[in-house]
Amino acid sequence: MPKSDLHLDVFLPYRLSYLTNMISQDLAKLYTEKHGIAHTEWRVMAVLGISSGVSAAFVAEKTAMDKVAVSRAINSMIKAGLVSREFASEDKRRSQLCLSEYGQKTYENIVPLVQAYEKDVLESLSASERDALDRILEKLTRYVLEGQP
Amino acid sequence: MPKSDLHLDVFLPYRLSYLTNMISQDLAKLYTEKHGIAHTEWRVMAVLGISSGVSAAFVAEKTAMDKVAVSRAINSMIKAGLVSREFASEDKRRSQLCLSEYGQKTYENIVPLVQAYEKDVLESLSASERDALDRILEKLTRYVLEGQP
DNA sequence: TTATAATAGTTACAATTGAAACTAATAGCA
DNA sequence: TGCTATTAGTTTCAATTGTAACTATTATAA
Repeated sequence: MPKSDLHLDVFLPYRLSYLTNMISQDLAKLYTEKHGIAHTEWRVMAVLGISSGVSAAFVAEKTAMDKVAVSRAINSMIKAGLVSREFASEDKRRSQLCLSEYGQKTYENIVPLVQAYEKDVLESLSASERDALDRILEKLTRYVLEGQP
Repeated sequence: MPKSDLHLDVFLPYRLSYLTNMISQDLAKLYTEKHGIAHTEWRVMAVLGISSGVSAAFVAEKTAMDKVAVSRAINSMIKAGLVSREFASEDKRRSQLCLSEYGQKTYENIVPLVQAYEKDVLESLSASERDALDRILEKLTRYVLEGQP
């Protein structure tokens, strides 16, 4: 075996990625199995649940998805009756997206599930660890956002 | 705007996923732009850099990729001259994978780059925050792995 | 032994995704 | 005004990925 230096089990990006994938998969079960919502659709829904009447570009920015993916998710959600769309009267290019009544209902079914999941996960930490995690994520995210100009 | 409860910017899975994606993209630049290594290939390479002579199944397990993805990555890496493959004499199904000399060289070029990146990121934290992060990731990962039986 | 099952890996085809070109509408400004 | 540039979103086509079926080899056990 050639010797080497990169030990994955202590390498931060690997550990983060591993944990994140596990969590994402667990969450996906909650909205996919019960409600048939795809991953991209859930991301869109999570934004529209809070911000109604926004444009596709706004959704793209919030979700960090690209505009093509957002366009596709939204069109499939409109077909499924989850989302309604109008176009702004003062700028007919800009869409104004809302959850439909059905979409809102679905959203309100899913939110407690994912929140309960988050709560469970966080309760495996002590209160001070939760505080630390909050601060650490904040710092790392800010650093990574700014760090590569 | 309909009121709702799920605020993404304090929702752990969202924050984790956001940070992880940023970091993955930064890392991808390091091995893609300079060395033309695709993401899946890098994951395979990271395993073979440490463990030589292992099977594709072993790589799949370590990387949490599925066997099809591993098969494709390995075949493309063989074509590119990065990996060599033999089959075990005692079980002709099982492959024995190694980085080629060229693959090993490439690996040794990439490792310092990704480690420097990790170091930079971690230095945005204090020493005690780094300790905390280590412990927290450990706990969360263990919990998430076991927590959903 | 010889059928049956299990395992390692590959192939084939379908679904997802991504990049680039495109359409439609608006903005900027000569 | 009218020409050009920008912006929002969609379509198209290629690349990536995922699922299921397949081949080849080895293990099990009647």
